[in-house]
Amino acid sequence: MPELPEVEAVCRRLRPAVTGRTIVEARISRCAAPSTRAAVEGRPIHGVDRAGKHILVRLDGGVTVHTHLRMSGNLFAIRDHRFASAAARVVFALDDGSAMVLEDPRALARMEARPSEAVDVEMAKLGPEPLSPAFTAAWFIEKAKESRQPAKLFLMDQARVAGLGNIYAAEALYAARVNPRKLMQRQSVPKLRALHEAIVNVLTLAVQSAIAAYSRPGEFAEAGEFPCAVYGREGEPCEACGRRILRIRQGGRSTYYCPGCQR
DNA sequence: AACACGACCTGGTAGC
DNA sequence: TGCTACCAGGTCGTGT
Repeated sequence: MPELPEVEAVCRRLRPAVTGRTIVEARISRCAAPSTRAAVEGRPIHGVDRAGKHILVRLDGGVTVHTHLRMSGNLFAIRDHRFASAAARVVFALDDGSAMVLEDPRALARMEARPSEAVDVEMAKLGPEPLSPAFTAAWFIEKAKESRQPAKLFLMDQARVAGLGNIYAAEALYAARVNPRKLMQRQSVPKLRALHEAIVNVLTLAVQSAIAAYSRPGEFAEAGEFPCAVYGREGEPCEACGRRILRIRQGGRSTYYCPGCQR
């Protein structure tokens, strides 16, 4: 499920709730190796970072709990560790009686405690954070011109732009009027500039939407708060030109786009 | 290098 | 109601 905006919202809510607390007990049913327990018990939490769609809970002693929510995972704090739902895959009981909980109905999420250095080396392989100054139009255009990938697959590649997923890639392509199948190399520079700008704009708005959707505790940030123009709208008329939104298959995933606007 | 596809998992929903 | 088929925000490994 979660793309960068939802993961950012998860981190912002989690950070104040768990920072400074100590993990007193870890209960693991799935999604994390049983050995994780010994690696985290007794360790204080000193921060929560995000890299792309990855959540990094920093513990004392150079240990990082690296979590990826994949399709349906959610990570949040609850007031009382005894109230963790039956759907919880991992519960870290904290020293004030609260808990950090990983839920995931599909159990595709992954959590692992590892040396921070090793985790950081892995995160360094991701592309720049699209909402940071490192994500410049010049850099984006340079990488695009080197790539023969279709635009949609390029945007989904975490080594190119960290954190874009199926929904916001489609929305950014629509906003920039870029055809998802057209090869990056063959896009004009103005189109690439527009796409770069669209990525930043879409993600900025989506972060705000995800944070708003996360206002209630335990709530899962759905992209539903974000006004999707094409994603999930197969067969509906494009709000700009009236042509019907199409759904095609790319890289095994659905891509939604407007055949009128995105040429 | 680039792409397709299956695997990993469960739950929701559309259609019959 | 019950069954089937397909869909889902992600990533990895394998094969062409």
